[in-house]
Order: sequence, then C-alpha cells, then structure tokens
Amino acid sequence: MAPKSKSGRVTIKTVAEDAGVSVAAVSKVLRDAYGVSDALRGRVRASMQKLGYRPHAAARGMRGQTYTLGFLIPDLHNPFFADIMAGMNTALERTQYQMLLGVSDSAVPNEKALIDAMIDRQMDGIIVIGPRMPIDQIRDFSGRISTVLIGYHSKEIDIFDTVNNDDRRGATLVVQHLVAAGYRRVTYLSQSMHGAMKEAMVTAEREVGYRAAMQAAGLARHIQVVEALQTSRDIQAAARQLLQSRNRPEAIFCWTDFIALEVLSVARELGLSVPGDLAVVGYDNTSYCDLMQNSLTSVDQSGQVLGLQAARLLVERIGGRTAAEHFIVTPRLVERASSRHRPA
Amino acid sequence: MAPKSKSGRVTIKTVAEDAGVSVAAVSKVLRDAYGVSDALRGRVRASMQKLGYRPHAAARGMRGQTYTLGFLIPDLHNPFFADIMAGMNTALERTQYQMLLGVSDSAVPNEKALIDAMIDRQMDGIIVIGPRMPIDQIRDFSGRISTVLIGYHSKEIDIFDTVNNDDRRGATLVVQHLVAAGYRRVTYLSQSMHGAMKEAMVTAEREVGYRAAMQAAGLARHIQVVEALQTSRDIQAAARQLLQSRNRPEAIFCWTDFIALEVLSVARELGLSVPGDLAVVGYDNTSYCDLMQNSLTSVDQSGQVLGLQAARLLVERIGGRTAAEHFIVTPRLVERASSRHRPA
DNA sequence: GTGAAAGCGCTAACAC
DNA sequence: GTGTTAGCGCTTTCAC
Repeated sequence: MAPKSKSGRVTIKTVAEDAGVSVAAVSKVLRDAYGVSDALRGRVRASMQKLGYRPHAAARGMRGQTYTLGFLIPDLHNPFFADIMAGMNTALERTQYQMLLGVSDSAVPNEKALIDAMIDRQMDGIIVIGPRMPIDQIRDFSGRISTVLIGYHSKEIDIFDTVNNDDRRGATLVVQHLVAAGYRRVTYLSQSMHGAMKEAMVTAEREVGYRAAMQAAGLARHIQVVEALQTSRDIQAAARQLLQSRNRPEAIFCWTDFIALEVLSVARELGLSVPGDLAVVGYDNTSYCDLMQNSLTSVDQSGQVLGLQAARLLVERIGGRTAAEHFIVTPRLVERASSRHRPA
Repeated sequence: MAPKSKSGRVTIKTVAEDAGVSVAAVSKVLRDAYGVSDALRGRVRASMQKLGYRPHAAARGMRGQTYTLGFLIPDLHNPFFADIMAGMNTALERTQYQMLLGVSDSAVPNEKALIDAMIDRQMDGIIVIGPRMPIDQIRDFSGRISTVLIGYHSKEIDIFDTVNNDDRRGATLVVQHLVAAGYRRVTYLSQSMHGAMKEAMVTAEREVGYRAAMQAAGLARHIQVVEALQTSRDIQAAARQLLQSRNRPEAIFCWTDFIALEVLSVARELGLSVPGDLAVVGYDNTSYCDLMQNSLTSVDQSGQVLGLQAARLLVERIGGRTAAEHFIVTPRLVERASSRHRPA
C-alpha cells in the first residue's frame, strides 16, 4: 500500500500514488469528468476503495462544487415538511448531493443567518420553504446561490424558481365545500406575520382565495380573517376568543393542519361538537388528519410532488439553467368528519 | 475603498489591504486569537464592516474550524426533536456555531452516509439522536469527530458523551401509574428494529424498565411486548391486532407519543372508549399530548434540557475535553385523561 | 505585536 | 488521454 501523506489523511495525492497516476486523473474520476480511459478509471476506483478515500468537501468547495444542498424550513413541528423532504430524497437518491437542513424558527434574522451560513459554506444550491424576509433580500441571496422557493408566490423576479400549489384554488375548494355542506359564517384563521413580509406567502394567497370564494357565494358579509402567532398558546387564545364571541363562526378554515388541531382541542374544551356546532378544515393533509380523533378535512397539495420538483429544478439550475421555472400543483380537497354536512 | 480581489469576492486579503495590515492580522482578529492590539483589532473590524466581509467557511475548513455543528435526527415527524433543538439553540445562541441538520429516515445506510458527509465537510462536531448503527461503527466515527449522543445508553466507550433521561425509570413510572389506576394487562408497544442494533437504544431501556416494573407488581404473567415499524400503516395494523385479540390488553404503553396517537385512533375506530376500555400512555410529552382530543398521559423527559446539555457538552469537547461525560435527566409522569382510574 | 510565507486538498487550464 | 501546475481563502508557524 502506498504511504499516506504525512498528515495521515488519505488525499487524492495518496490515491494517485497508489494507482500510479496523476492527481488530475484522480480528480477527473472523482467528478466523472470527460477524458479518462476505462482502464485508468478502474485503477483509480480500486485504489480509492482500498485506501478508504473520502473527498474533502472543504477543499472541493475552494474550487468547485461541494455537492451539498441546503434546505431551509421554518420549524420542526409541521409534519408537512417531512412529506416535502421525502420527495426531495427521491429526486436526489442516485446523485452525489447531500441535503443539510436549517431551521429558522420562523424568524427573519435566523433565516438570514442560515442562508448566509449556507452561502459561506459554498453550498451548491438551496431550497427555502416559505421565506419571510423582504423580497429585496431574497433577490440578493438568490443572485449568489442557486435557489428554489417553495410556498412563495412571486414570478416577477426571474433569478429563482418556485414550486407551489395553487393556494387560491385550495382556499376556494374549502369555502365551496363548506358552503355546500350548509355552513355560512366561515372564518379564516391565518398566521400573524409579526412585521415580516406577508405578500407572496401562502397564507396571503389562501386569504385571497377565501375572500373571493366567500364573495362569489354571496357571503361577503361573513368574511372574517383572524391572525395568530404560531405558538400553541396564541392559537388557543385566538380560537377561544372566536368560539366564545357573540356571533361565533359556523366553520373555521385554518391555514395549516396543526392550527386546526388546536382549534379542535379548544372546541372540545368548550363543549362544542364538531361538526355539529363547528366545522373545521385544515391545509396540507398531513398524516394527523387521518387519525380518528381528528378526522380533519384538509387540502392535499402533494408535498412529495412539491419536494421532488423542487429538487429537480434545483439540480437543473445548478447545472446551468438560468431561465426561471415555476411549477404549480393543483390542490385537492380531502373530506373527513370535521366538516360533514351541517345538521339542520 | 480598497479594490476587491479580481474575483470580486471580499477576502481577508481585501480586508487587510483596506485596513493597511497583513492577512495574518486579519485572521487573528477573526478568530479572537491572542496577540493583537486593540487599535489594530478596531481598524480591522471597521474594514470588515465596511466591506461586508464574510469568512469563507470552506477555506477555514481547510486549516482550522468550520464553526458548523451537525445534528442528526431519525425523522421529521416526531415533534420531540423540536424541543431538543430549541434547547440546543439556547446553548448556541451567543456562539459562532451554526447548526445544520441531517435526517436519516431511521435507516442505517442513511445514517452512515450523513455522518460521513458531516465529517467530509469538516464539521467541528455532531450530535446524534438515537443512532441505530452497530457500536463499532459509532466508535469509529466518534474517533474522527467530536460526538455527543442523545438517546443512546452506553458508557463503556469513553470517546463520546451521552445525554439521556432515565428510560428505565420512565417506564417504571408508567407501569406503576397504570397499576395504581387499576390496570393489570399492560402491553408495551415498541419499535421494530429491522436488523439494526437494539441494545443501548431508548426502546430497549424502556422495555427493561417495563418488564422489571411488571415483575415487581406481580404481573409477570401479563408481560407482553409488541414491535411495529414506524409507519402509520404498520402501527395501526399492530394496534388493531392487539385490540381485537381474545385477551385484549387493558392498557398500552407506547414507546413514543405519536405511536400512542395512532393507538388512540384505532381504539376509537374499533369503538373502544379511552380510558374506559383501554388506557394509553406515551413518552416524550410532546405538544400533541395536551390537545383535548388526545389528552394523552406521557412521560416528560425535558427535551429542552437534553438539547441544551448536549450542545454544551459538544462545545466543551470541541474545546478540548477528552474525558467522557454522561448526563442524565430524571423523567416525570404527566397524567392526563387517557389513563384515568379504571372504572370498576 | 505584527507580517511573510508555507501549506491545507482539491479543481481546471493548459501542455504534452 | 494523461500529467503539470497555479491558485482557491484561510490558518499557522516563525521571523522580525
């Protein structure tokens, strides 16, 4: 066996010596680059195997790619992100890319810090779910790193790709379903943004769809939008206030499933029956909707498809595509007990 | 303003020129290293600010630290990891470290690949939750990167730290509580390991505690351990089989909360009342336990504390500590409706 | 207290 | 098809 370099680390130099070739040859094999004979490739591969060679990502990052992709999510609570990630993994399965996650806790400063961290680490590209930072900051970083955004509606800027479901359509489906089931006073429970950008976000799009559908159903006078922070405390407080108000809503449409679960909890706490006294609908159709104790009607936006497409677009963009692409999934309503037809 | 290097990137060289000092001086300021005058430090800091300098992580990784920590979790479904992460963030708040996550999907090959990826990227240290790989592989990687394990009981090997709750004690609390509430046939629903290492894992420890407590309560003849894969399908199938069996358990102790939620669902589907016909207890006391529709009794192991301690230990270890430390939290039972006293 | 210079492991342009 | 070599941005001796 060839001697390791003095540091003890197996580098491409060690491999080159062992295989009796140049470092350039090894580098080419490593990158599946053009211009190496099968014989040489074979010898190099064998040496790598034998020596247990592992490419040093930092060194690669100094000149070329790091084969690392960043995935930035708002939190670790929402199981919807697991669906998205499953889709991304499918797309990346047979590639060299590794996916590393950042969790921003829905805070703009953390979002910024993590994106900077990913850029500093020379990641090849990033996928960001529902960014909250202002558009000019998004423009700034997507000029510096290949970017795909999920859950962000903005086609004006052509330096990043987007992957979305049709959130307006999803909200419309919800309202139409509730109206058909006999509900009139439908309230939309959204997320309070706390000084962050609201435009382009899924919650805003859903609100647009909700308002339009209520209008179209002749229920404009019942339009009501309530916002709450994401913590259990805040959501429950908002729900409690709504459900104890004089003109209590007949149905609550929650911007995402786990908010709806909190509403179900408060309804039960107040002795309200669902859907007898109150219908509840969520969004994302996460696995919790199916549990009998929830039986939550929800909008399915195919998280796996979103993730798969996002990863595909990112790899394409890293590969050199510069024209922006915008992928849209058509949402689908999944009816469950929480919004069954209203008893007369 | 000093000219940027030809590439356009602001490097320590740019900063050095702007501040009229050497690159070595800048590097020292960057690392808060010993041997720089306040005046020089001030000038360098000002230039960094002015030029918007950001250290290039890959380049740092070639020689020194990357200021990146890895956090490996089994999945994105279990909200318990969010608690742990919150604790870690608290510990890392005022440091330069950035935390990046890997998700192994509970599969040993993914676990291996992600740990390798983290090592290749010269991360300064990693925290791994409930590793499933064989102990010799754990020993191998923890020799190459500072390591803290959460949810892994092994003190024999002294090259990594561990952070745990007392899982045997937690399981004992559950059994004692159920027995006191009038339940006798208590079944433990664990996780099937699919050829992976079971020893040292929390599920195994809880099983030990469960068996011992049942024995101590004189209920050895009712000891029953059932294992299921982590998918909703498999869990529900296992639960259905259990609850339809001739000698149906009076109580099911689930190794983690979200398994318990599935059991609650199946119980309801089969028309069993909880806790009338069946008591259910979980573990981790995640936020879902509190929802009225679940009202799930669970064991609280203070995820935030676990995360905080893990991060603290990791930073210490990176700082040079070599003696292993093992931190243990005492678990606490949180009683809710799912296990109230058994009706006579 | 400060700076010059030698690498760290790899990629890519270029020469052969 | 293969090898030589000049960096990439930073850290770290070692002079001064």
